[in-house]
Amino acid sequence: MTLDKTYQPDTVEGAHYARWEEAGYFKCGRRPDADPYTIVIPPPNVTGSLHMGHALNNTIQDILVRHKRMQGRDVLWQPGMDHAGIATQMVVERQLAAEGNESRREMGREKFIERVWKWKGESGGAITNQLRRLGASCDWSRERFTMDDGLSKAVLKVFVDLYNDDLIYRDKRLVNWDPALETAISDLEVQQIETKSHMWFFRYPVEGEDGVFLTVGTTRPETMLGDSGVAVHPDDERYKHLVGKHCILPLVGRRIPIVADEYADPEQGSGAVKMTPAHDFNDFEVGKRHDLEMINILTPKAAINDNAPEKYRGMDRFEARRVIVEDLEALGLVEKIEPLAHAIPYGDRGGVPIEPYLTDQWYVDAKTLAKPAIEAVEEGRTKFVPENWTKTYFEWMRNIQPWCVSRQLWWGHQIPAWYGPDGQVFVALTEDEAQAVADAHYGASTAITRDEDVLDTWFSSALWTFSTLGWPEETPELERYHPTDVLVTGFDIIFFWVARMMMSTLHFKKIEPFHTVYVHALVRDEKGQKMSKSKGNVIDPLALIDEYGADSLRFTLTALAAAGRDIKLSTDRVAGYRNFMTKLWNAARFCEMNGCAYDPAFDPKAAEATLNRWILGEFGKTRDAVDTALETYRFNEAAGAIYQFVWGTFCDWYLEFAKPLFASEDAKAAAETRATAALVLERVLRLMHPIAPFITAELWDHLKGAEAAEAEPLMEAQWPEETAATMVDAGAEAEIGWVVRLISEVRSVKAEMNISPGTKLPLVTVGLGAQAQEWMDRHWPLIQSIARIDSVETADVPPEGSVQLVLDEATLALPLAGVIDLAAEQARLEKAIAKADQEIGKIEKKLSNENFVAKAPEAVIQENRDRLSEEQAARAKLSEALERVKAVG
RNA sequence: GGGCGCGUAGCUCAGCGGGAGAGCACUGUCUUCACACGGCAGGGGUCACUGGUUCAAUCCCAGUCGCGCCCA
Repeated sequence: MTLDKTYQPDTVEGAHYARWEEAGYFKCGRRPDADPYTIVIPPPNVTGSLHMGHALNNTIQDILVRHKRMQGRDVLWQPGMDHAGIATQMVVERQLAAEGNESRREMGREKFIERVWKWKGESGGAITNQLRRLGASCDWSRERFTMDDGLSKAVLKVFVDLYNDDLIYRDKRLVNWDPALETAISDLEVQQIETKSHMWFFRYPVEGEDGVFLTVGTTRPETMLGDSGVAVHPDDERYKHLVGKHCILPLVGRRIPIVADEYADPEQGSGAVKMTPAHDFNDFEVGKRHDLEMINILTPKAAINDNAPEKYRGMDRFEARRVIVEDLEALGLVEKIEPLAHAIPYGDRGGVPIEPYLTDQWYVDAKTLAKPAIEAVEEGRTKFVPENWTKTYFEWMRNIQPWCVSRQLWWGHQIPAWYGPDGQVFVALTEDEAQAVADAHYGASTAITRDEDVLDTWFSSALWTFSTLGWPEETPELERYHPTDVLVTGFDIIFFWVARMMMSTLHFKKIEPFHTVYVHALVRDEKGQKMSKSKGNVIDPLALIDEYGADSLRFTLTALAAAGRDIKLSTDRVAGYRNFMTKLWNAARFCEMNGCAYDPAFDPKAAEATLNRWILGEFGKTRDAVDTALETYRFNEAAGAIYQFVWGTFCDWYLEFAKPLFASEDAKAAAETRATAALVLERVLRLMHPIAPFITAELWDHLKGAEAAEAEPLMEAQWPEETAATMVDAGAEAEIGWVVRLISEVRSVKAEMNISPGTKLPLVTVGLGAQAQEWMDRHWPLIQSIARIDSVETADVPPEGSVQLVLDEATLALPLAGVIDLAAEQARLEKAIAKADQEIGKIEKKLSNENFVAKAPEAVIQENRDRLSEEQAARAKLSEALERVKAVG
């Protein structure tokens, strides 16, 4: 069956993937004697769908695991998803609302959780099929979900153990409270959004000093209802005399102390700051120092609560803001209102401003856990690639805050803590255990109630490298595949995830979860902007796969994945690499049409023809380059080396050279060339398979034939063994290099002289060396057909009126008396001479520098001397050629 | 304010101590029997600026200017 003219990815990708998966090629454990190689997928969110970040992230992982499989390793690429507490709960709640169903609270916890599971079964996890479209060779038979029984067991055990080690505790602190979702969220889930607002300046009357006011500035007027003090700087002469006195809080009437604290900045505003310890992180600290009252004035929905004067109760925070400003204005207590642009904290899920809110929450003592995690990186047991991300990691780890792990949600791992009637906490794996402990504690059977809250999703994904392998059970998989090798991720979750995996794994497994963290770039749009739904600049990877094929997308992302730089993706690039796929396809088609059958018995080392020895050497060099690039995570270099070899070397030169050979009467050479072409193509398919698995598999099947392809599918094939060391033949390199240069020169001259490329010309050589003469003779069939030369002869002097070009020691002439434009030829030669002069000048200057000759390495000096004499020789010949042209003209 | 990074061909970017590179775009040319998603040839760059180190700097160091991102 002959290949079509173009490759149609959509007709073959699905079938290949299905076959791989059915055959079980993705499964770990198939090579029990081999070294394991493990990567865990950064678990996508169960509500998520594939975006460009995923496409890049998973392409890189797939390249690594496919490469390692071909190298013979026992590979586990562990897939799975996380349960995304907030996001999932939001999706299902929205669905309930849309269906006109009873709300979460109306239906109750148990029914709601059931409903979430139902949703997960029906529409959760769409992303796993999208990863299949991309070609991701995960071991799907081992897919895990953070809410699975096993993983949930791990979460409970971790919580209980950390509690027993005093590394988890309950505390009343300010948290970032999301009033839309009514839950605490992590610092990392808060986004600062630059917003136009105002700074309001209020005058607080000082008690017992008629007509004396302290002016305070605030961006959140409504918080004044919770003020319990005013702070001034201890050295601020304006206010020194007021310290120790009190203000009377307007609208509320509360008597609040004026305290001296360095937090108050005399340069800022009036220099006096109102203190709302229950609703501001800085005020909270100041409040603790001065024993100020913590007055919570907000409900969980951020309406004003009953701790405020009756008038404001029940008002939404923004409504209250408006009314309070009005009321203060009416009292003449608003000094001024200034416009102000500042950053307001928003919850990244709820989409409304968060409020610092005083609540009881569970905290992990991250500072203690961070210590070994910092050391692991300091001591090089875990490395970041590119290396500069270590700084970011250290920066965060060394300033780590207590990690608030409780969330006021229902979907997630419910905290295994129970409370007795007096609030005493009992933490245990099961309710029975907790009950037993409680009964013992109280000396009588006592009712206990479980903590309502669930754990932060990241608490469970922090255990991902070992919980997915069966921990806390001591499974054979855990024994074999942990620790993992590499973690591939974007820098945006170094804090969220990497750091927490390091902490959890080091604490529970006493070993680092991975030896390398490869941090890849962010994929941006072609203008360099972050892709986001609201900007409408999202490029959907699935749409690109539909249009160009998965391999084109993968190759594009790989080629652009230079370390430490963001990727600006445009569809032009994808189209360009689609063209590359077509090029490869047509090279294979050409081989097929010329009877290049793959012969397993053919030994490339035994190839005799120079051309074949040359291409095999070039392949060996490419293989080494790709290997090195992949080992060092320089994916763009791997893609570049393959692209250059396939297009620039194999197609542009080797196959062109093979054309005349296929038609040659030398049957032996023709047969060897056919075998070599097939072999190189076969090896290219292997080399390229990690990056472009589909097209390579399709071509492999064609090249090998059904039977052989079934016996050894490409996915199961070994990485090519031909290296530069075993395959490069320096003689062949020089020889073919000379032929390539000759042909390029002739073609270039023809184009410049406006001679149609098809015109056949005679060639006259002057001063051709013995070696070059031998090369000329040997490759005459190639030269005459590709350079379009119809005869070659030797002369002492180039014929009058010919176009002349210089190739090493020789001058080559294309006699065109009467046809060529002498002026154009003269200009061409003058330009070449000028270029040579420029080079000669540069090198001479270098060599005439005493210090250079004295201090530079001998090799560098010699190289310059060689180049100088080459340039000088070429210049001399060009100069002679110019004289001859001038003589005719 | 702290940290990270970037200014190289029209665009997107590699290279990072010894001869300025790629892809795309552009120009010319070719419907040559694998491929026009192609072939061949070509034009295009004081490697941001200023100093310094060095025999030698696009590359190392310092500073200046411009632009990103992350954390306060």
